[in-house]
Amino acid sequence: MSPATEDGAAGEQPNARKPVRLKDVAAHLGLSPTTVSLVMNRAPAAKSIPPETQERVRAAAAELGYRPNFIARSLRRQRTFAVGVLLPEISEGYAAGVLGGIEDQLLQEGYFYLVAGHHSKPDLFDDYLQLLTERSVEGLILVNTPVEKPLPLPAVVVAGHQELAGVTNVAIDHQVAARLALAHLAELGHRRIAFFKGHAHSADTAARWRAIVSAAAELGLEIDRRLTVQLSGGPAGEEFSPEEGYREGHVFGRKLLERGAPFTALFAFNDVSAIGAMRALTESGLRIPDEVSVVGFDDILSAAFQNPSLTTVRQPLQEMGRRAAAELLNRLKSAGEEPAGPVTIEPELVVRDSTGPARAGG
Amino acid sequence: MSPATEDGAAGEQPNARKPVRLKDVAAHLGLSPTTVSLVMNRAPAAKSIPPETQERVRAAAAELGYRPNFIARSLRRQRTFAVGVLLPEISEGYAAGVLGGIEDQLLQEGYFYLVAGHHSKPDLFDDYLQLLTERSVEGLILVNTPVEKPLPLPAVVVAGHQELAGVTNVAIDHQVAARLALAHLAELGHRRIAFFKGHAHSADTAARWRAIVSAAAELGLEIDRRLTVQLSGGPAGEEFSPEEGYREGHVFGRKLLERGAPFTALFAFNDVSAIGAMRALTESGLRIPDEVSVVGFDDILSAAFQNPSLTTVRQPLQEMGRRAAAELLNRLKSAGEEPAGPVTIEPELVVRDSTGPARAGG
DNA sequence: GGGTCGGGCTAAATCGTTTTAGCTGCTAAC
DNA sequence: GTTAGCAGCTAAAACGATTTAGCCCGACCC
Repeated sequence: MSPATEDGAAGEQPNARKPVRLKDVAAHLGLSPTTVSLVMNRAPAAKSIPPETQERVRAAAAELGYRPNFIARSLRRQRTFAVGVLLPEISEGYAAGVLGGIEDQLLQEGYFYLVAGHHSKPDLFDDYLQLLTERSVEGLILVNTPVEKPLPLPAVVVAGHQELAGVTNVAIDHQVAARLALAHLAELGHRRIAFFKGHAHSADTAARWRAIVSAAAELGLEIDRRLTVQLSGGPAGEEFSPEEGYREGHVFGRKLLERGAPFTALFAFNDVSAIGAMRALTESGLRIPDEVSVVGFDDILSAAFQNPSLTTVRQPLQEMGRRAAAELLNRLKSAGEEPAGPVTIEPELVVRDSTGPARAGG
Repeated sequence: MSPATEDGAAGEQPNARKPVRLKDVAAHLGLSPTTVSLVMNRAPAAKSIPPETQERVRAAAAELGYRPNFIARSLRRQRTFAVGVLLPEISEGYAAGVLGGIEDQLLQEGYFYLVAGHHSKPDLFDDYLQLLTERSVEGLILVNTPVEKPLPLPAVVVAGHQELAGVTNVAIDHQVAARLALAHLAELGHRRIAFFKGHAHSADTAARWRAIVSAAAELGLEIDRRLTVQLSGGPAGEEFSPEEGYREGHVFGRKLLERGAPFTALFAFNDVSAIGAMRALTESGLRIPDEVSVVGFDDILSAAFQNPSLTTVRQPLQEMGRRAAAELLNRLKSAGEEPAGPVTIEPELVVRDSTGPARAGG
């Protein structure tokens, strides 16, 4: 390598200088690395170092642009300030929303996170779990991911309904959600309400349906089996394809009509199927909300942009993410303590234009 | 601590055992750590270690469940196999899509990534850039994030239009995009086409508008200034609020109508504003696509669920993410080489129900 | 029979920190 | 006049790997 190429070689990263190490700062000051470390970390042991020296150290560090190497520090302290996040896939709305909340909370507390999308394949899940532990994440957050085996690290599961030792569940309060939606419909005079039940393998299906049944009972509403259809979902993983959910909503909307039993309202399992159903209903000449009211679930972005805009139960995804992260950090701080009980999040009813008074005699 | 609490203390993490280190494996075999390391890494120097011993080592590692500590390894090799991703915010559709692609590609190649959302605040951006470099990420991917200063690491920018030393740009081919949309409209007989221009501070605005102007010229279409409106966007960062974009589309759709100049088609800056505009047009009694055709841009999820469903130019977000990641890894492998030129991605026209033949005499 | 070579391993340095256990010299206390 | 204590520092041992530089032994060559 000729001297001529030594500076400013083609393709060399601009602005990239050899980093300054603790040792360099120490040498520059004629002090030991120990002293510099103690000062920089404001360690208790630094109390015997005179303020004047401390100032000298900090000044030198600033001047030289010293930045501690996180890797080395992690190794020595056995703390990475990183957590692992496992989810089906990032670009799906639910996960992205929750992840946004997780991110907020974690970064605020000085943590980073590593994400892996397992695409609902159990072996991929296992692989990534392995890789994450190798990278010494301190805890795990699972989003919309069923978990069977006990986990090797403190974990928080969002939208999980298993009770497992060592995992904290964060989930929406389905009781409240069902009550909000049904009370809204009941107030508008609806008595004959159709339902979409979720796919059998979706984490929320069972819990939500139980909540609906109990809320209906509370409100004196009868559930007509001819008016409930179960979304089928196809092979595992496909519930995350919106097109699929939409088509299903469409198909099941027609199915509902074909059954001939009269209804004035539909409470769908989620917004996507609600939107599909709205289309089916409209195509059959039914006007929304004049002849049928529709309530969705989730409040995805499209919900507000529908025509008519969709009344729905909002899951505060970001908040769920934030709570999950906060809960995990809590447990990391108080290592060894019994994890707190499950966290339930309050849903919110967003009334828009797809619901209205039941038509007379409905 | 009494002996009684030593095993199975309440709140202890199930399934968490003290990890096995390289040293343990070596001791168990009566070999040196060096040997074990050489074997496990299939290092060239291991060629002088007889296959039999190699087998013994691997067997022992498997038996003891040895998993190398990634932190220690990173420190020694000065490689973290991690890259940093900076984006405005995760839960926004564009970023989530791109991130999905980045994730796919990186995990496949054995990399992880750290994400930080800077919420379009320059000082947050700087902070996170700092933190990421402290954590020794090997490169950066910036999504929808303008960059002025040179970066301290190899970087790839998605949807950036600055030419900067050391950064590779990945962007959609606006020329093709404009041609696709306009040719489609021209074929349907549209001559008087209205346009929404993007917000002044959005990365894609200028490039896309230039492409539209040139494609229009190519196709012999005239651009009427009375038929072009610029979305205003409000304070920085708000372009990421879909409600905002939607409202704007609505407002500007009306504005267009008020101007009185006749038009038979609208090419919006993005889907969100297109959807807002569709609403405004419909409310004014114009039928889509019979009286006005509308073309969006992006192909967000809602686009397919609109009524009528929206014809739009799809940006293959996932692919853009994948390409960005692939490009970065490429540069990491061939360190010191001149980065390859910018990568342009082919958009795709998705024809749905919001476009149709121009009404006679339009 | 001395020298070289290659096979089969290992000791020790290294990565950049933190942390433990002192060391030195001074003052205060008994 | 020891001794204890404190202020102000530092040497060296971690953390768990990788990597460089050899060591020892037997075979082969001339």
